[in-house]
Amino acid sequence: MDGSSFPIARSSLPEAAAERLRTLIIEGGLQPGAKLNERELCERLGVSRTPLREAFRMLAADGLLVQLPNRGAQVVALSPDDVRDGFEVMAALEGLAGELAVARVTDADIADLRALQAEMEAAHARYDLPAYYRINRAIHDRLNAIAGNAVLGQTYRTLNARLHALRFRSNLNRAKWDQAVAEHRSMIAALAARDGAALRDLLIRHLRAKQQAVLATMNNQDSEILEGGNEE
Amino acid sequence: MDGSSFPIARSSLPEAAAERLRTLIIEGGLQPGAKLNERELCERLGVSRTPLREAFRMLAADGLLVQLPNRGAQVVALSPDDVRDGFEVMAALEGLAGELAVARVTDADIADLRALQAEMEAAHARYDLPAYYRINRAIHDRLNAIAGNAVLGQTYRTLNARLHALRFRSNLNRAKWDQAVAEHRSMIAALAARDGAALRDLLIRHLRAKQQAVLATMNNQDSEILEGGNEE
DNA sequence: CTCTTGCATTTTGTATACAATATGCCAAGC
DNA sequence: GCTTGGCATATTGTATACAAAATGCAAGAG
Repeated sequence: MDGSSFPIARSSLPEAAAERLRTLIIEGGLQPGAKLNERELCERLGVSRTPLREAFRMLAADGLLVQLPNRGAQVVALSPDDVRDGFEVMAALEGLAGELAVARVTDADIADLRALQAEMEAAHARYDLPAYYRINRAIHDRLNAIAGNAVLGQTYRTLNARLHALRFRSNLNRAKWDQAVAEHRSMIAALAARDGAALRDLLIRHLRAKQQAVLATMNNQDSEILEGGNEE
Repeated sequence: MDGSSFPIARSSLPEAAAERLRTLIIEGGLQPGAKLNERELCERLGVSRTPLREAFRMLAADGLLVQLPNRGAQVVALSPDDVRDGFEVMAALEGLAGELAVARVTDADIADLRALQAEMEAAHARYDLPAYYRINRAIHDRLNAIAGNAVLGQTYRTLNARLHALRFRSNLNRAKWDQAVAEHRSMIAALAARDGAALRDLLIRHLRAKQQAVLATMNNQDSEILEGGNEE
């Protein structure tokens, strides 16, 4: 599970197809609830039905699409309840990551995180939302890496992909944005102080705030959930 | 995600095959690290290669087996690190379940749990280990159900299946067993008192104890990890 | 006019044939 | 004697043909 011991071949037709589909779903090329016609997708991806179906199984296991028997696959459409539940689990996972990270963090890690934090504040200062999201994600990924728990990392990434399929970016107002940046600053301070309990609390509150924002957006008719913030 | 809205067809050849394989892996019919020959398994399960391979994908996504490209699938063999990591995540998930359960638990739920607790203590009193494990699992499942978080439930079940593939039962000495039963009593008390923080702490400690026991067993040459649920 | 029923078409599910890749063995060279 | 190269065999990966199921439409009955 520790990267080195597992080859984890990235080369495999079903794997590649799954990756393409994953991107399509997350970046909105395939709308939530959309039916996935096998033959049509075969042509689009240039693969045959067998590997495509294996890709379907992988994505279904990740919760990115659902497979109805004899009725094909469709992109998952998360209900508000699913979002609420997902963020609750996410918060618990991040909280654990924080606790674990405190035990293993090095001074070099903290220096790296501070550099990312500086980048984030710069992006924030110049209203660069896409950059902000990118750096935000980098910081959280970094924290998970420091935590050094492979099972946690995998669970986190899977759940994160599912929630990102919402493309809930955008509709972040100035006040919330300011607060989020401040929270990140506190988080790094707690990590530097090796205060696991504080870091855990901060992370959980951070996630709860995000949860609230996303749920509010969902209830507001999705009017502001646009393609916008192109990611990565 | 809430049971009712999703048909989640249990009828499907790949699904059925996956279920058979899952049972084989968890109950030890297939040893950790064993190579899975497609044709051989096709005959044993009475299905063709296509559905079997889809079953492989599902189990691989659950982390029950790994697929090496062009080299087939094999049952996952968890390293001590994987076990440590898995239980850490499990503890965080159970802790969350406890917190959530407190918010939604009804008096009827508590009565049910107390009944299960009584059964457990009876099994404990008569040294009935298989019954103890069964009831133990029922209690934890029940707690998760009360928590009412579908994402949590799914994540929990998946991780649980992976850890159960170890068949770490047995080698539970009297002292640890006594302690585990006492912890369960405290847990139900905390739930009845609607004390989320206390319940969370208890659950996390409970899991940590299990983690330690399993890791100790693993390091002791697996000498006592045998099929039989009943020991002594 | 609406509802039901049956057929045609589309779509998914499974099996199998073929291709590509890996594995193991044997022989030849160093 | 050990290593290395190549061939034979076994096993996995992909494509496709066929079977089964669902969907949509149309025609007839109420």
